[in-house]
Amino acid sequence: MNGPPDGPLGRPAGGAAAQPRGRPTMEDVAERADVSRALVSLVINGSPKVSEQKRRRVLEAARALGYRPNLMARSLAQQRTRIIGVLVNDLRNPFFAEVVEGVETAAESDEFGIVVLNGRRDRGRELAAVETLVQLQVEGLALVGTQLDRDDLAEVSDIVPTVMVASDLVGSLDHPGVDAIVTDGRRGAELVVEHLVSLGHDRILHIDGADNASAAERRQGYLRGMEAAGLGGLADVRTGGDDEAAAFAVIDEILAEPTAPTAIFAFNDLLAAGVLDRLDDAGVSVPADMSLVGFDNTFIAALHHLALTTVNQPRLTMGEMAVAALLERLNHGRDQPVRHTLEPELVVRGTTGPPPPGAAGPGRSLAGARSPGQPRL
Amino acid sequence: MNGPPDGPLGRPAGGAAAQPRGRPTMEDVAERADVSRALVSLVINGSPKVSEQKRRRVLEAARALGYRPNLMARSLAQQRTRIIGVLVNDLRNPFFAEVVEGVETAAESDEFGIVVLNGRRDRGRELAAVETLVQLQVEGLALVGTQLDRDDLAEVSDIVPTVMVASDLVGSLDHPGVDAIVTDGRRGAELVVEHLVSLGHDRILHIDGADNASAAERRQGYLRGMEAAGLGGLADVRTGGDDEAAAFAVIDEILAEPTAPTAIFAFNDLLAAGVLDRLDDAGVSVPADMSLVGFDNTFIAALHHLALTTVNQPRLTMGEMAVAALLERLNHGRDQPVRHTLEPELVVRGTTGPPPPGAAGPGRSLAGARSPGQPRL
DNA sequence: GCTCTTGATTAGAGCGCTTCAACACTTTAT
DNA sequence: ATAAAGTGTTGAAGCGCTCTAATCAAGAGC
Repeated sequence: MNGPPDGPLGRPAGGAAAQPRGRPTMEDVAERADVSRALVSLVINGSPKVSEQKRRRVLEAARALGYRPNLMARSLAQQRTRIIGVLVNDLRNPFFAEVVEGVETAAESDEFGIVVLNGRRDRGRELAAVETLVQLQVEGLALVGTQLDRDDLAEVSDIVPTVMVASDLVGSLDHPGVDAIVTDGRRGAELVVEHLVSLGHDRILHIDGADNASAAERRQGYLRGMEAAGLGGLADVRTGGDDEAAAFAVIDEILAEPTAPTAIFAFNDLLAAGVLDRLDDAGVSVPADMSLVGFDNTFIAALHHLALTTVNQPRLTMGEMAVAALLERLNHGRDQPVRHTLEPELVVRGTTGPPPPGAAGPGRSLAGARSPGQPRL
Repeated sequence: MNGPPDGPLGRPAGGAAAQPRGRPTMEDVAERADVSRALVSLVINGSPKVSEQKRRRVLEAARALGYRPNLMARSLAQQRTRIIGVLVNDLRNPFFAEVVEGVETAAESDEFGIVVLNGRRDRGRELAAVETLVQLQVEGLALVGTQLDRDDLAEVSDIVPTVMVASDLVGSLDHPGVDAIVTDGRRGAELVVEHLVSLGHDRILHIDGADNASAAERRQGYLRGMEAAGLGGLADVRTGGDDEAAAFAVIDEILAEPTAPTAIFAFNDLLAAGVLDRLDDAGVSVPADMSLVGFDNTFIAALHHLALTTVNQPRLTMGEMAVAALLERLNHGRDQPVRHTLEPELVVRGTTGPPPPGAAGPGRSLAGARSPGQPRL
């Protein structure tokens, strides 16, 4: 049999036995091809200054041994990793998953790899993950929807170019190492309010994203929108969250109150889906009795059976822009922070309509209004 | 203003002044604490055989310099990475995202990190990703729903312990390096058929997952289930895919045919959601005119407005078991392949019901049956 | 003949870390 | 006293790779 020449530890080839611990190294390839280690390196990296003959010999040897370069060693020697670290707030949220795809696409075309870590909505985990990525020597850091604040990032961002995507740092402008790619959440929220107002709603309630990174902005936009419509007095914000479950308690609470809103603006699509479920349980029909709007325009919103009116964010583009921002720093040495704010877009579907007749004025209650299960449309 | 990592204190004398790229190394810490590099290493790794005094000195120096260990260098020296590589078929599918969470949870509690790569349904990308992970020197490889076949993995699996999750290798038994954690797709499909039959359906159609890794198994289960119910002659499989879009053409096709089924079993929830949408467009009401079943029990299925009858797979458990399998090989040197088959569970929701009256026998057509938009329930 | 080029190959010095053997120093047993 | 057995610390040899500068082999030029 052929096989790798035994190293110091002896690594018989082909046989079933053997320590699988010793993978073939460049040294092994060099020996087998009877050339120097340096030459092997040149061949592996596709250098043009290698004779065709040796190149063939080396490649042949590498193939025969099943040689695979050790990325750790390579990065160490090269002093660069060509890896972009991506930290995601929550991979289960399809919105973030798609932003990540954008990042990945762009990174790929620039010959960068990405490493994805999942924060799972836990700020402590996020912090730990950033640390891991930095230690991994990533060349850029993309934080997708994370809840980290300025202090968390102060140190990190002067070590490695950092970009926040889909969520922003309060006052990040002071921090020269942090870029931001966001959709204008304030504007998005305003669009929602404007839409609802134009349909005739006035008691519009907002269930916010609690401590989620984008929550404050959307809340602000909501409030501003209400003011602008002369409805400042009717503004009502409840604490929600960023998934379906968070909606339940709030909806129960709202429905138990004497004066119910005629429209609900939920922090995001996931939350809106939960709201929809709960309203359904309670027999409140959407949009006949209650209009509902989400945010993000995930594929869930597009499902005909939800047909959720929502606000679109260009996720893929955001991911791609994030990489572009990092590369500008990496390749062109930009050291001024940059912030790109993309325009949100209202997507009107089936969960919004005019308020129910007779809903004008105070005193309307929905408690126990109807039997459950009435669908919309 | 900002400047290179000049820190609270300048870098110790010796090197060139303030190289922007130079993060502090162990050497720097050693120098500042006036000890050897080896001692610093011991401190960083929490060795008990270091005097309290020096330990403090070292930690202080490390903090002052903002020292962070270089994982690449460490892994290289240590000859291990403590990283598990995870390759996912498609991160956008919430089912896979949750399996990954399971993997992550388990890995975390065993002090392993994970690196997630996204195959994005592209077999070529999957292949490349595996290669990357191997080169990254991951100590274990978890393939979640990938489409890779035995040949693709033959080489890799004797380099690094490999486990397939939620999809299986045809004949993986021959390959001693590959474990498998799967839900019995055949059984799951049978459950679906049994359920539909018990409701009175006979013309049950299956829209499969095309070349998706789990498609064959579920198809088989469907066929077997139909046979078992004495409906072998009515079995009808159409080529679908694994997302909403794949459903459209098939549904149009089916509805145009003279004999429509009374129930559809879709490859997974995403596909089922697409089917539901299209049926809706066509004015076919579910489950009144047509019953529908998905697979995976993703959160989408649970949304009340879909209320999709589906088959549950214990995703988190699957992820955790995958890590367990890898660790058995890693820590206890198991070298026999293992395959765990979990039991699927039928989750009955609102998309299945008895077939419409008068649907028995051939010749029924749904083409242009009704006006669109009729909701279920 | 000799030097100059040019091109292909290699020796060897790191990259930042771990780890093992060796080394001072105690402290304890004899 | 001396040997034996700890403690805490360090020097130095790698881990697998890259990359610069040096070496070597052939022509080309005169």
